[in-house]
Amino acid sequence: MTIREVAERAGVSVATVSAVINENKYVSDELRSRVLQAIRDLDYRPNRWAKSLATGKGYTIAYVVPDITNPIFSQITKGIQEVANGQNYSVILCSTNFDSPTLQRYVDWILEMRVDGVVFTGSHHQQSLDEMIRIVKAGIPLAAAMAPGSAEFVDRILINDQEAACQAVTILQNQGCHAVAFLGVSESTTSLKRLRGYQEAVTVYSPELTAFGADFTWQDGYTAMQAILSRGCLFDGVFAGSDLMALGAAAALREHSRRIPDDIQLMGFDNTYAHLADSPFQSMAIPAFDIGKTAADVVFWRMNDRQRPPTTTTLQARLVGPAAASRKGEFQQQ
Amino acid sequence: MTIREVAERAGVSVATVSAVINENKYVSDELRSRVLQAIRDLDYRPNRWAKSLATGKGYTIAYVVPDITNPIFSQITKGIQEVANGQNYSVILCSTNFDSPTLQRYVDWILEMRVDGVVFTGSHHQQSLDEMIRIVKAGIPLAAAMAPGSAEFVDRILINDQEAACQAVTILQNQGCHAVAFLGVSESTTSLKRLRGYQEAVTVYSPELTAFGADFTWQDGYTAMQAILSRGCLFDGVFAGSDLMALGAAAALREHSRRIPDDIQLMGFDNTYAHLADSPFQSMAIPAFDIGKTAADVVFWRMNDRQRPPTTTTLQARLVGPAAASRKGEFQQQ
DNA sequence: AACGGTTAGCTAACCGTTTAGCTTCGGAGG
DNA sequence: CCTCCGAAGCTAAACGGTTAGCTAACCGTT
Repeated sequence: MTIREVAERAGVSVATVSAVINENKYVSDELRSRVLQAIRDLDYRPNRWAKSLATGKGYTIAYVVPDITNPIFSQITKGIQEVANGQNYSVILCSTNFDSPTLQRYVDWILEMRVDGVVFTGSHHQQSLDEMIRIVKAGIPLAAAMAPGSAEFVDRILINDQEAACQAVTILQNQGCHAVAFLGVSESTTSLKRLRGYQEAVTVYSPELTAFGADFTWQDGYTAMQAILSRGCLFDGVFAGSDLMALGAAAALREHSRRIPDDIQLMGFDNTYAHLADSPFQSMAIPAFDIGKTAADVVFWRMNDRQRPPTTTTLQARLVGPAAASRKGEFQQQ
Repeated sequence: MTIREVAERAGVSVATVSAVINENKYVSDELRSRVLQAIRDLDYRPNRWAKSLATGKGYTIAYVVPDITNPIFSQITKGIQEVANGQNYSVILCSTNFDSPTLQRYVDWILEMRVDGVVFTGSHHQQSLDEMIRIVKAGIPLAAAMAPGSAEFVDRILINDQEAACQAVTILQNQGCHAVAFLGVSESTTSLKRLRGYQEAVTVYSPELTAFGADFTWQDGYTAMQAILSRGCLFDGVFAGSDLMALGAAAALREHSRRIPDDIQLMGFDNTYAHLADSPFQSMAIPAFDIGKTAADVVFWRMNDRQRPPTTTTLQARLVGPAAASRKGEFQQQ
């Protein structure tokens, strides 16, 4: 069970056993094999807590996420896991459910548990930023993925929201759209960037073709679309802030007997649901898995070099069309 | 930083500080407040590793899951987190991506990390069972949620698949359906149970109204539905193995100009996507969050009583109709 | 033969808690 | 006044690793 028993059985000292396990010092082949044999005989596994206590490393990184149920975030999780596991680290999950006290409790934990690093995906609230600062101040490497952190003091992983939005609208225009509507979310910096991209793409910007909800939900998309429809202005394309909003918008359009894609071209964002709609629409896919991988990479970099100035990595969203979209649902059950 | 510094500053012994922190022994109000003040002054946080080493408890449970991306599983995760956090435990995530070597590596870890408990949601492969056995044999409390573990040696949390399927079909019949088709998955014990429930509900069982895919995906639903349609038999209701399959089926039906719900009543399972469809359909909702909560509860029970015979808890799936289904998408982004 | 350098391996201190068991003190009962 | 008891607090030994620093053996020089 303990390293001492292994040492005894192999007839060596604990230091030698430790050296064999960690492969860091010269041990003669003779002793090494005796030690390995003893380890096998006893089915010995080093005690992680003792090791952590002695070395000061916990081999653990935390992932702070508003809602693990969101497909984007759960894909990010996978990316983080992939690189963390590759380094023999485990990932502990902190899903805050957009709840401030919960977030605060998690950060307390993170500080107490002496986690080695943190990947942080936050909402656009101020509090997220404050909590990130607490973590950084405690000297724990942190990567902010798709998080507000406009700051220069944390490593960030972003996507090219503005550019991607511009591309999306341009694509719609190339497909023949003359007037593209924009469905966004007020108070979201992400949505704001996309609005800028939209404005960049349209030659004249008419505010009555834009509407904003409180969040990226079906309901918000539905309501925003209704709002634009009720204004009676003409449009033949819609760029929605998320696929869920696009689905909501589609429902509103259907109620007004506008057909997709015949009457209206629809473009979503994040490519989570686009291919599941009755009339599949286009969507800008967020490289969520890569975001997770990159964020974890960044955390490990910083673990090895705490001095390096903060970096910002920007990943590209890319178009997924109804044709390109795989119809093989990715979800399995049982 | 350490308990000794706190003790020194408060002018007491380390044992007293420990007693104050853990509230387990009598300490006079006088000393208690001095200690608490010192803790606040120094922003002291006990070292988890040292604590774990001394107590033999890690305050950690692991969640083994085939695919965190699956909405059902990510909701289970939330349930686990809720109760684990309530007990001051953290959850470490092990998403295996249906990959055997990955699963094996995770189990090795779990054994090495001396996790206090495990919630296991597995696929229907034999290997899942083997790995569960390894964990149980190591004496680690384990709850199998929606996992095959037909065994009597692990605590299980299941849903009433057969009964729920029977109910679902009966509901369709009560809504006027005379012939209900069944879309299942071959080699899935879950699907098999539902088939039994289906057979229980229909008075005469005609195999040509059933079709099976390889998994619970959109594509499988689509293909299975096509198969039944191509047989030319009459039906006015469809019971699908998952909401994704139902969406696939809906697409197939649409291609054959069958309208939902006018011509065909559609019933899904798991209630993950039902409310997002163009023609929302009914679905049997799996109480995923409660499954997670219950599984975690069971793990904690067993941590406190290793002798108790294994239990099986069965939770009920319940109908969610298009009317009842909330149109407020639950997913948010950024 | 004496010496220094190198190397394999060992001893023991340390990481920061918990906790059994001991001391001290004050008050109640005889 | 003495005894006994319980409460409050302390001391020191674990828990199971890592690792600095020491020892002993071996080998090539001079």
